Amino acid sequence: MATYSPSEIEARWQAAWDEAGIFRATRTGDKPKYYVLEMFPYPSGRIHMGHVRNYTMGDVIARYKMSTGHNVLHPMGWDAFGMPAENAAMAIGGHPKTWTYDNIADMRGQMKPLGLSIDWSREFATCDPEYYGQQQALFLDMLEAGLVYRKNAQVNWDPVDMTVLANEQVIDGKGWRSGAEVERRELTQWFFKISDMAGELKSALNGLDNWPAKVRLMQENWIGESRGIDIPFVRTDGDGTILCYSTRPDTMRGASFVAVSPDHPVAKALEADNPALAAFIDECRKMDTTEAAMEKAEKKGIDTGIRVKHPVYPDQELPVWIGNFVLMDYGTGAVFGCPAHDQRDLDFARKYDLPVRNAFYMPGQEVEVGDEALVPAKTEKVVFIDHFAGVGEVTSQEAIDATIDWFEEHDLGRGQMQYRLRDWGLSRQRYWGCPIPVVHCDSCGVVPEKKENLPVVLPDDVSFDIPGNPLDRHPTWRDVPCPSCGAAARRETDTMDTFVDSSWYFARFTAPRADTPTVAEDAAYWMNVDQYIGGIEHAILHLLYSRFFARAMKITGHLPETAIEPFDALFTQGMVTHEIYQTRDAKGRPVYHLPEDVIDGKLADGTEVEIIPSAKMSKSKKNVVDPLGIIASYGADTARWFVLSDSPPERDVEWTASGAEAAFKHLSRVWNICDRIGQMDKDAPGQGDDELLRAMHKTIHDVTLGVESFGFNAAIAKLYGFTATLQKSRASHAAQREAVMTLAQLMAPMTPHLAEDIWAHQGGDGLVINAPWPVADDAMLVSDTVTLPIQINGKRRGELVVPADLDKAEVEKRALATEAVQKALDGGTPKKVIVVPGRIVNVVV
RNA sequence: GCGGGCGUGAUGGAAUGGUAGACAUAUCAGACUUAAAAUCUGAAGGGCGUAUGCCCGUGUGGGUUCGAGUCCCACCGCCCGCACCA
Repeated sequence: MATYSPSEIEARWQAAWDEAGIFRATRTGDKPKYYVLEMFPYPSGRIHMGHVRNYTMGDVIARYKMSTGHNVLHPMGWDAFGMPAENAAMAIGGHPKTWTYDNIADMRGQMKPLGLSIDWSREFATCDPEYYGQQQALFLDMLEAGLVYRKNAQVNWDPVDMTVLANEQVIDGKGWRSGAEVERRELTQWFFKISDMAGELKSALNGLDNWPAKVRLMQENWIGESRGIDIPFVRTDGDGTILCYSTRPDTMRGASFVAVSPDHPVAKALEADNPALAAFIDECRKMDTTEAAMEKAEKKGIDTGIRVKHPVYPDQELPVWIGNFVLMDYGTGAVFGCPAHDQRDLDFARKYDLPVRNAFYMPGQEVEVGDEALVPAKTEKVVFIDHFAGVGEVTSQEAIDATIDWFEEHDLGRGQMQYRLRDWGLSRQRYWGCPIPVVHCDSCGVVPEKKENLPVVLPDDVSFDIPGNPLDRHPTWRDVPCPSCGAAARRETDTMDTFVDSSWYFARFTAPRADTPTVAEDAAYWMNVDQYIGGIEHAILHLLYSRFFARAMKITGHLPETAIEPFDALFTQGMVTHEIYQTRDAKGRPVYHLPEDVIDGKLADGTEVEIIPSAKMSKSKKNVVDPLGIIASYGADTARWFVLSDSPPERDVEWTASGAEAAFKHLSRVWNICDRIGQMDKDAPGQGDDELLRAMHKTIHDVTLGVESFGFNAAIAKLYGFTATLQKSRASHAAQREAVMTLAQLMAPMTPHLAEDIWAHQGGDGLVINAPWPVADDAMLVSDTVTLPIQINGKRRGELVVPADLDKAEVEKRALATEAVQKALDGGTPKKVIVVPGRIVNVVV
């Protein structure tokens, strides 16, 4: 008897699909289009199980949609710019370009055996000049439309390596290579005006019904809308005002100090002739710039000596401090502190001996604040002392509105809608990225490159043996004539954040070879992405930036109005995890071992390993399983089947050797069933045809529902069940053949090669991927009788078999007549009887 | 610190507010075999019991409901994100 041989089957069917060219997408009018996209990979050089899971999910959707009569676009590309290529160049030599393109070739070669339904003719990498040149054109259009501007911003500066560091390159406040204390330094950088669209980006989230609620919530919180007020505080030295932003003007009475950011103009003005203050500001500049670090850091400050008047009680003077906790980027970079109603302000006030005054009390408890700030929920009613915040018991929410109105009436401040969302800084002081296409000219200033000169191509002759950006020290590339006046000028040597590359690639896939960023007809036809699939780690930045770009591309005429929300449906999948195997070396340090080196909890030399619970697969912990190895021993279908089978797709899935083997055994079983049916006498009569076909239609129904709702694991469980039914079936050849061919169709999105083989083996017409998806016959789904569980007081006490269409009253009558209910009633009458037709009967006694 | 998520047998997990533990792994038993592997059949949340059955059970404590793994509140634990990683 022949056996299941995936390597032979898979190569054969991949060749057949290639030859038929069925994955090549072209615009047609006779079918509805469907665009399915998985987040494109960074070409690290090796595919991992996370990729397999991500692309398999997309492939299931793509193949299912093909079978249900859609014109499917399913492209693939490479997010190819970024630091790892430069790091590799520095660590092992070589050129980022060579490294990247070699990796792409390797990964493409590793991906193809998976049998994905990808239109490879549309493939591109973001580091192709054809791609980033169009990105430069987009940038120039956005510049013209006022969507890009320059301003000063902070960066992490490594004083030894003389280079800008990414947050991830800063470890405990030190540069990862040099170990030097990292400083903050100010550079003039390019920004996208995403904050202008904050309100719109937030309100449009409501329309994204097919996005996970948690992603919408995360974006909403990230954008962070709050209504507050800008209040000018008049300086007693006659030197103008300091504008403070507050979301809690109702606590105005308790204001006891003003704090400005170390980067605030007031702080900067004092720095020159106040050494103590300069030292403090210097210390602040050494702080980690991440939000998490800022929040955790101890709150410190220094008195500037400047005094301002309280805007409502001008006879009160408030000191102006510089606080390390005040962010220059949020609001006005200056706040007033109200220690009584903010724990952080209270800690600060106690530390520096500043006054604490209540703005309100809890009703009936007129006590001044001690060590704990009085911070009731904004919806709780309190008693305000100030007249402008409200009289009697009001909530803080009401008081805030009343206060803003009062301040506006008396011309003391202006209400402001403030967003947490900051503008998107896109400048990177690195080589391996898309060059920003502008030229700096001494007489003309910042001059956009002419479009006919695009792409501004990265020079190849660079080296990474000297710290810093190679573009900065590349005179023949850097020094160019001004596009405007022709005088000697310099190119911008900063490149773009790689998030820019990934913010519009989905649109480029609709016309990947065009000599404009997009083509109107193609974009109109293929956009939007009907189903986008990727990791939850991109829930905020990548998706928000893409939403911004889609709007910017609409404004600049590169996308239609209908595409400003580019992803109709989003699915965020979980990670692939694995146990970690650890031993200790002589010094007690952990040593990790690859799964293939561990057999029955032991190494080859017999050493027991400690098993640490599953975690995300990572090279450093060595808990990785190489997809290529799995494909070599079990085939791609097994790998695909397993990553879909065990866990719901949005959650993590644990890779286990036994699970992978079980998947392989199951596919072998299906193949053997097909083989057995193929050898049956074609006219063989049998018994149980009806049961088998009913089970088949139930399975069609359940699997279809599962695939459509991303319930792949549940769909697979149903397929296991149906396979067992088929295996035991004694039905006629005709019924069994129909059953196994339907099984093949239902499995085709997940295990496409095996499905094609079964289909062909049973003499199916053409390719299974071109066969229409089976439809469940409703008549075969309903049975004549149903078994209803009977509950007494919510606990299951028996069951009742009744005709499916029996009316409620009769069901109730029969339920009450059952032995279990009679026993429970003990001659009495039930308090209440609930009959849920087709589901349950509950008797309350 | 802020924001988000998760918590169910030995394990991964299933369950439109309606029979908790589908399906799979590991385990045990049986069939086949000289034997093993492979394959097939079956058992199985915990406790008591010969059994019909009864009690307990979805992180902890409350609440809503005829009925809660599911909804609400509080707590505990774990995981993820925090703007220059992709």
